[in-house]
Amino acid sequence: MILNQIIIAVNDKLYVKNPESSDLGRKIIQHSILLIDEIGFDAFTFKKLGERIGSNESSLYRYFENKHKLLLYLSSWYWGWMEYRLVLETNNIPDPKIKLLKGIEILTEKVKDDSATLHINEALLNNIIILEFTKTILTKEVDRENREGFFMVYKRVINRLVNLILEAKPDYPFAKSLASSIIEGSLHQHFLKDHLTTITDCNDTQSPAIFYKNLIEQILK
Amino acid sequence: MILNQIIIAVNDKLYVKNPESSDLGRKIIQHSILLIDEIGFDAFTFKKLGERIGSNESSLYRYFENKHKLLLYLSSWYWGWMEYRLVLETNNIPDPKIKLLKGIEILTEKVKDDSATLHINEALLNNIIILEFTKTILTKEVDRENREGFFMVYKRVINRLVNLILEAKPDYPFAKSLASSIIEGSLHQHFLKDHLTTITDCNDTQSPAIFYKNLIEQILK
DNA sequence: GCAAAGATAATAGTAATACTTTCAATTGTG
DNA sequence: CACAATTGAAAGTATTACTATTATCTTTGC
Repeated sequence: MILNQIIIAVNDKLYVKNPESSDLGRKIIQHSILLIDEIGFDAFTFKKLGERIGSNESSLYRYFENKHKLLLYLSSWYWGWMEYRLVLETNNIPDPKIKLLKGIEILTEKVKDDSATLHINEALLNNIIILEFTKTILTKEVDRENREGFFMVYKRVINRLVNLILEAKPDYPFAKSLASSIIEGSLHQHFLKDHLTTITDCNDTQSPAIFYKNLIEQILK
Repeated sequence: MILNQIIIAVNDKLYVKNPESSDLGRKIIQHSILLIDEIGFDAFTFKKLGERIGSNESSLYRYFENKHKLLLYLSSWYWGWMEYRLVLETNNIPDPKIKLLKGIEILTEKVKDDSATLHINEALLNNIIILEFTKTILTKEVDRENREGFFMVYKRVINRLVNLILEAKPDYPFAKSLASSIIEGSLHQHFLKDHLTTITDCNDTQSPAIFYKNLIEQILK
């Protein structure tokens, strides 16, 4: 066992009051994941979440300005957690090729719940990220929000993958595009395997991780 | 010159009344592209569009049930037009490798306005597709809408690319995932090069098409 | 040339959303 | 125990995404 309690730091501009600082805050995080996974982010409202946790709509606004910021918070937490796992599990691998393949596996494989975080169900959070994360970037406000640092953790994860690629193949000229393609693309392949099965080779036995590891092997040749 | 007027057929479940059948309908298409590009799809409403074209909100509802269906219509039109160009420009190439590279170029290169369609500005429509298309798929309604055939043209384009890949490399085991990755990924790279420049190698001189053509060359080896 | 049909416009109305505000009740802390 | 901070309840607002009704305008068929 590594740690029995993880704390992931999130950009403090994303919340009004830190949800990790109180019971109600942690309840908001825990049940927002359950509720968004259940009904989708579009149908999700603070009113419904309030009813679910026996709390008032106006109290939730004391933690998050709006539901968009809450989603950005959950996303930042998710990528922070992925970064933590990526660093931890690739740290002591000396061979750059094996290290890169391990990194790809962590970043593209289906996520399982992590018992070290009591109020966060990572498997459900992963479902939310697959369906909603790309939408948080594809907005007219992306430049302003990027300047405020809302996507910093995500970009840091991608740049860690860039470094793994360059360690394994220093002369590869498209490391950034490849890294961002793999990370965004794997979310997309996970979605396709559940909903648009005719345009993917991925399924229950053949995961996106296998496709991307094969792709990397071709490129390393 | 190939044709001086193109008509792209779109699934008739996407509209209440065919917008190609009247002046007002064509105006809706033309100005919805301009307005969505300008203010984004979220801020776009039928009321604003009505004001812009000097028409009443309620009249627009006679053509499209809601703005989501209008976006699906524009998307279907776009992919229909891409398919038309793909088929036309790869048709007479005998060498499968050159044919595949040409196909990739058409599907991933920046789009220019096509003078054969008077009321549709393809360059602006391409901007809308980059920002909004993935969101039309990433919904809780995707299975029902897929069953209704709303994504048929898109899936057909991907399967045409699958065939080009398999003609060039018949034993490649991930043709579908690669094709869907390239098409979705190139939209994503176009977005990154304009907004999150630190996680892409693409820019004004190095287009996504160059990255993807290089990737395919690696895979064909 | 006119009547009927069809298309479009004007106006009003509704339910839901995404908040904000105010004030009261409860809880925690020095 | 008092004071501050937190939470809850209720009401209010502007906007959105429509629907419904009725009026007007434009075709087209005869």
